[in-house]
Amino acid sequence: MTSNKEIHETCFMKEKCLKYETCPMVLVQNLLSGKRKILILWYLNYETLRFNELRKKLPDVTQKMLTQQLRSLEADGLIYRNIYPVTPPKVEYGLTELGRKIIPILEMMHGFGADYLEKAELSSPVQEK
Amino acid sequence: MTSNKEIHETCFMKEKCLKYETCPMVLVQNLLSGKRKILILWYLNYETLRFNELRKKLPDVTQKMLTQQLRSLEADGLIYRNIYPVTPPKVEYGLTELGRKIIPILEMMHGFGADYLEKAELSSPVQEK
DNA sequence: ATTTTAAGTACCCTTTTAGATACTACGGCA
DNA sequence: TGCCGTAGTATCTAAAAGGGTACTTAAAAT
Repeated sequence: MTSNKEIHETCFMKEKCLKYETCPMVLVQNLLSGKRKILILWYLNYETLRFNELRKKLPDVTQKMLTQQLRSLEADGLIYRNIYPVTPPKVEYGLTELGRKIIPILEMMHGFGADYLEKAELSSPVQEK
Repeated sequence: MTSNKEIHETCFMKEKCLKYETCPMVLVQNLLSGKRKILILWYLNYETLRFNELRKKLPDVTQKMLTQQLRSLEADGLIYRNIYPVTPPKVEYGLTELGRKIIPILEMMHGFGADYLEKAELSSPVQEK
């Protein structure tokens, strides 16, 4: 069993982490916390997609919400938006270099989450939103 | 520059990830998304703390909110709550084994977030909540 | 002349989350 | 006898996030 101390030493805690407003972890959480943002990044990690292609993959997201999330991800520099000046419009979304760098975090979250679910199945059901 | 394909191959994507409700990453996001939860876990990674000790470290959190977050973290199995039957009451909070396992994710988020902030300082300011 | 298509906006309403304030129980202490 | 400290509840209000429906634009197809 690992001691708190051991873990503590691998932890690169800094002053700014202790203030919620300047904490880099909290920032990342904010980057990812819009509804379906994780899934959008996950899909775009496979291939660039057009607006309606994404929409088909996320059938429970309204057009408005998808636009909102995409705009937010773009503003945060995680995805790019490429407009082809044609009619009807063609708009292509993909991960930026920065966006690709956040994928390993999602993978790690996936690893923990999958473990967690396995254990949860053995005991009580997990609260989901 | 890493290609999408390379990253894709390191990605252990599974069916369940493609449905928002059953996605382990989304689960982890939910585990961490209550306000100040990250910070609470971060503090408890150092040492166990009593309710009012935590409160002093989080001066902008009301008693109610702190209780709420602690209850939620406890229900999710990330922290434990140890009640000493004395008066005035003494209640001690600490990370469970599971809670300690989520810390590396926070560290990784910290790493990305810190990088991100460095770059953001050079260009436009980041949207924070 | 009307319909279709892609990629949106605009406007309004509901739900969720968070914050403010006040109150409680219990025993020890002055 | 009444106040202090710990660890809370309870209640109400405000702000943020999310959802539903309708409208837009411009060219090409029917």
